Amino acid sequence: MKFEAVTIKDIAIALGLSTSTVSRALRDSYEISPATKKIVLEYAEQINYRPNPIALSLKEKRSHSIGVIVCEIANSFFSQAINGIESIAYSKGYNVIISQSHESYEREVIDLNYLASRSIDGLLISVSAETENFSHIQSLHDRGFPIVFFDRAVESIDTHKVIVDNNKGAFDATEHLIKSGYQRIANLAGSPHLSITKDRIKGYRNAIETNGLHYEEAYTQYCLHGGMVYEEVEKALDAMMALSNKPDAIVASADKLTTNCIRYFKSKNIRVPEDVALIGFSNLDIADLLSPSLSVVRQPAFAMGQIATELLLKMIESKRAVSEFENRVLPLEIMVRESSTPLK
Amino acid sequence: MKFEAVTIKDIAIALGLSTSTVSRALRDSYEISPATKKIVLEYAEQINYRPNPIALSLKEKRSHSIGVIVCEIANSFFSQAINGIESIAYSKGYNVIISQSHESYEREVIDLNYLASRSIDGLLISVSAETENFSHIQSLHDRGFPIVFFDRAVESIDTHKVIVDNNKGAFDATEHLIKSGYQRIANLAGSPHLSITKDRIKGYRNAIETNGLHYEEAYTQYCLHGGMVYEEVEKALDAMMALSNKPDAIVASADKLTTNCIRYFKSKNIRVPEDVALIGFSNLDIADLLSPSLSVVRQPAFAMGQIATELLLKMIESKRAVSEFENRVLPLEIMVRESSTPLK
DNA sequence: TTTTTTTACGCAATCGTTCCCGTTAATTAG
DNA sequence: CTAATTAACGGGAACGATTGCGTAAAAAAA
Repeated sequence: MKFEAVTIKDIAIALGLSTSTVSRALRDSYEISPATKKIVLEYAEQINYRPNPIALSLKEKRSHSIGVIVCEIANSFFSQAINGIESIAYSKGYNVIISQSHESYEREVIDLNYLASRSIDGLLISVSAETENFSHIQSLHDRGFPIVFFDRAVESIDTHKVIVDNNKGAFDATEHLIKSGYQRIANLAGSPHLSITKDRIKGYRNAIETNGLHYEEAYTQYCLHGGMVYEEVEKALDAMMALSNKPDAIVASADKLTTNCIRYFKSKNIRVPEDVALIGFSNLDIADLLSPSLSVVRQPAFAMGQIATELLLKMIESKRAVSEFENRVLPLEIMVRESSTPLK
Repeated sequence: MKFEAVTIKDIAIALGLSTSTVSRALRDSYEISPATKKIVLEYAEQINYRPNPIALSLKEKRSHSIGVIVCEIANSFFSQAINGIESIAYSKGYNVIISQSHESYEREVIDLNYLASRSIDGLLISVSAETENFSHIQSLHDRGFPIVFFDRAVESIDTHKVIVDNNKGAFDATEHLIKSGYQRIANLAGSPHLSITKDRIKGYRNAIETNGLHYEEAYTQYCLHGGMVYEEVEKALDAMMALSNKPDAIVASADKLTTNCIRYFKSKNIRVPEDVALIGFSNLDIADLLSPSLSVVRQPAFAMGQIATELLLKMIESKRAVSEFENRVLPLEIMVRESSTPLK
C-alpha cells in the first residue's frame, strides 16, 4: 500500500506556475513577488504540503538523522542517555536511529554497516563489551565519518569522547567501603576489553593500596558480557565466595552487574550488608526502593547523551574536517544508602 | 564536514561503462554478460560500493524505515516491546526510528507530524496518557498511512491492534488478592482517557462484584500521567489512605504506578504486605529482587512488539489498501510473590 | 548469403527538490 | 526616446539509482 503525498509539482500545476517559482515562494526568496508568495503559501497550507525529506536528503547529501549504537536500551543508563541524545537531536531537527548490539561484536558490525551506508550523518556509539577489534569503527572514522564515543570509548581512535571519571568513581566507591570498615573488598568487573573496566579497576586498586589494604588478584573477577549473562556473574561471584578469606564487600562495576549481584545474593541467602556490603555502578531509578536500599555510583547519563550529541552535531555541521577532538570527562556521583552501611 | 561515498557513476566512469550497465550488473540482470558482471562486481567490492538508500527511497517512494512512538523508553515494558519491534524490523531490512511522547499530547502530535512527513513507511504507536483527541492519528489513517497500535490503542480508529487482555489481567489480579483474604481492594489507575485503563477497571470491578464484595467508588483513583508524575500518585494514594475504611490491598495498573506506589509506601513507612498488599502491572525485570518481592501482572512485551511489527510490515508491503484489521489480544501472566502474601 | 533473432549494452526519464541560468516585461536612467 | 537595469518568473540540470526502450553487433536461422 502506498501513501501518496502532495509535491511541489502538484502545487505548480494547480497554480499554473513552475516548480522553481513554487520552491522559491515556499523558501521566501526575494525573487518572488509578495502576491505570488501569498497564493503559493496559502495553497500549500490548504492542501497540507510537506517537503519530502528524502528528496532533500538526496540533494543535500545529508539525511538529518544520526545513528546510535548501544548494547541495550533496556538498561537504565542507556535509556537515560538516549533521552539526552533525543532532547538535543530533535531540537536541532535531527532524527535518531537506535540500534542495539546486545553486547555482541557481530551485531555491532552489522549495525554499524547498516547505519553507515549513508543513511545517517553521524554516529554515537558505546561499544559492545565483546568487541576487541575496532577496525570497523576505525575505517569509518578514517574515511571522515563523524563519530562520537560516549561512556565506552575506544582509546586508539581519535575523536570526540564523552566519558565519566571512572577511575575516581571506583576509587571513591572503594574508599567509601573502606571508611565504612570493610577490609576485604572485591571488584565485580565488566568486560576486560573495555577501557572503562580498566579505569574502574585502576581506581579500585588505587583506593585499596592508598588505604593500606592488601590488593588481592582473586578479588577482581571479570564478566565478558558486562552482567548481561547471569551465569557469568554467578561464576564470578562463586569464585570470590569460595575463597578462604571471602570478601566482606563488593564494588560492582556496571548496571547489570549490580542487579545480577543482588540476584545472586538473594538466591544464596547472603544478607546485604551484614554478610557482604555492596555498592554498584547503577542508574536504576528504583535503587532507593530495594531493601536494603542500594548504594550506587551514578553516571550523569542524560547529560552525557546531550553533550555527545552536541559534539556530534557540531562535527557534522562544520565545514571542514575536525582535527581537534575533545575528551569530556564528567564527574560521577556517589549515593550512599543501606547496602553499604558502616560496620559497627 | 561531508562524507563522500562512491556512486554507481564513479564505477561507470572508471570502467568505461554506462550507469545502467553497472546498475544491472550489480543487480545480476540477465542482460549483462558474465564477463562484464565480474568486472563490475569486483571493482565495486574493491572500492567498497554501497547503494545509496536515500536515492533508492526517492525512487521507490519507500524509506524502509518505520516509526515508533511510545511514552518512554526508560520503561521496562516499552524497552522490551522495542526489542521485539527491532528484532522483526531489522530482519526484514527496516530501520526503526523511535520517538518519545513523555506522556505529553503536544509532543505526540509533534512527533507524529515529524515522522509522518514521508520519512517513514508506517507507524507503531502506543498513545500518550494525556491524549484525548485523536484527530492527528485519525487523519493520517484516513489518508491511507499504515498504522498499528500496540498496548494503548484507540478504540475509534479502525486498524490493526495488538493489545493484552487487560480485563482478565485485572480480574485475575484482583481475584488473587480476594482469594488471599484481602477485602478492601483499591485500584490505582492510569489515565482515564486510555482504553486500557477502562478495561482494567472493568476487570477489577467485575472481580470485586463476582466475589461478593462491595464496589467502592473511592477505591479507584486515577493518575493522568500514568504514574510518571510522582505527585499524582501521591495524591491518589493519600486520598485512598485517608478513607475511614482504608484499603488493605492495591492493584496498581501500570509500570510506573507500581514503582511509585512502592516509593509512597516506603516514604510513609507503610509495610507491604502487612499493612497493604500490592500487586501491580509491571515488566520490571527486578521485581523479584525487591523486598518484599513484587507480585506482578506481566505483559508479553517482546511478543507484542514482534506481532505489531509483523502486522505493520504486512500492511506496508501489501499491494492494495487493507480493510480487514486484526485485533490481537494476548494473555497476561500473573506472577505471585511476597507483596501479596495471603493473610493469615 | 541474407534475414531474423539474440546478446549486450547505452540513452533518457523518473522520483522531489534546489539552484544556476536564461528570458520577458516593466521600470529607471541617460 | 532609447538604453540599461531590475523585478519576476520559467527551463533544465543535478542528486543516485532504476528501468523501459532503442540499437549496434554478433549469432543463429533461412
